Amino acid sequence: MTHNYSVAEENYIKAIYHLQQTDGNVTTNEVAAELQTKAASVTDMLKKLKQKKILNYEKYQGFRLSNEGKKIALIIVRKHRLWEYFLVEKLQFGWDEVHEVAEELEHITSTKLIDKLDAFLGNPKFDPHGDPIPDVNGKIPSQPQINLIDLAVNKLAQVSAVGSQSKELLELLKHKKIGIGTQLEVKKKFAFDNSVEIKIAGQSSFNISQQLAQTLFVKPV
Amino acid sequence: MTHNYSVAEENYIKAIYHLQQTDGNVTTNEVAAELQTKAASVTDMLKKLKQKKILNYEKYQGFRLSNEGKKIALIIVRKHRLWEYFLVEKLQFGWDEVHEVAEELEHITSTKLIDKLDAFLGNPKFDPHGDPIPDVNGKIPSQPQINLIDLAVNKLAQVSAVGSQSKELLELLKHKKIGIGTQLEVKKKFAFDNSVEIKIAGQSSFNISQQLAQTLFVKPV
DNA sequence: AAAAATATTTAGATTTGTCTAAAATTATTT
DNA sequence: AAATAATTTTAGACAAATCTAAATATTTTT
Repeated sequence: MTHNYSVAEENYIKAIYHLQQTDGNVTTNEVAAELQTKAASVTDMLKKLKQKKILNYEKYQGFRLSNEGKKIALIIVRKHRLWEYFLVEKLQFGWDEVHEVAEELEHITSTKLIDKLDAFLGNPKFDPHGDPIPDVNGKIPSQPQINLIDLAVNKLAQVSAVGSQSKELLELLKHKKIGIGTQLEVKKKFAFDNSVEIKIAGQSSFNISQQLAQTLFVKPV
Repeated sequence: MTHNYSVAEENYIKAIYHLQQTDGNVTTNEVAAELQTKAASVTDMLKKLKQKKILNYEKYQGFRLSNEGKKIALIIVRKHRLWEYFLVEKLQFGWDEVHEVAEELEHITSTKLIDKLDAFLGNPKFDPHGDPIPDVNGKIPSQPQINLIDLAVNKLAQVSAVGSQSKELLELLKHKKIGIGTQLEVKKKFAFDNSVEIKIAGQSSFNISQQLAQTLFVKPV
């Protein structure tokens, strides 16, 4: 057995991992918001994780995962994304409905299971949302992708990742018929509200908001 | 969501289901032994399950599952056996190493997941141990199998199920090269100790104990 | 640099599932 | 049918994970 943490602990580790990817230092309130719990509960768990050497944490100071913590986080992320891949590619789930199920499956402990699943799936490098899948050693394949808002005008590119898995975002993308792999180009950028006009082959151009453009990642093709 | 019971509750429901298959009424001590816990803990849980109308239970009297309880048990058994089938047929696990993993997977809640998994696997009727897999409605396919100890002499038959999944049994079966699907016939029965001599094609005959013969189920071929 | 606002931690409770030790009930012997 | 043994339940405690309300720190505003 690689490690032995409770589901609650694993959820905290994963949440902190994701938050520190963008933020640098993570705060109690951020974690509380992410896990839909109260700040007091977070403090309790932080103490426990600190004691287990998962965290570098000083009262009131903010915190980050230790190297050990990062290792554990990567194992959980690996499981989550492999299960998402399985659900979409083998069980025909829609890519926008796999997140909750994978949240449960990622806590199954067997290492043998996840490595055999990886092999069965053909060692995929990216999950259905375009996010990279860490390998057995926790190494993350690099992804030469840029933010849609930074894509040059008239350069054809392919959607490779989405910045969030919120219901709201996935609903919007479904409506606009944008998914991982969708090819598009930026036709115009509007300085007023930073919205961009995009064109998908076979459809007429339409505008998307700055918020949406910043949540989409693309790879030039 | 079909139901909403904790992992602990589900484990009790499943244990009671299996015990009442043979026993009729189930006792506190039996459940404690099955779940490797203490009788006092069982009593506590029985009260809770009674209150939730999962059990017909009167103090000191023994108990059985209500119809509702049986329904839930069948859902859990269905999940367990479908996952075992998946692990063996798709992920190439040995049939003697899937039990523990399936014990975890059976508690994943999504109904959609299990139904899609069922379809992906081709709606199998029996798991790798030869046990029947309940369908979506909880119906169990019937299995015209008999105990090896009751098999007539010189009748060719095929091993279709094992009566337990204990490590000890599986180790013995591996050593004797007996598995689900193995074809064999009984050559002689010894009244002294009720042992039986069996013959597997391509091997010389050997003796197996009454205990073992009673744990193996076969189908005439 | 105080005051006000915000963030974090502590203190004390609650729920779930477990335990030990003692009491109550049922079953088995003599 | 008493006495003894075994089983089951109760009573009280504990650990994990959460919560509310109050106290303490930090940050921001004036």
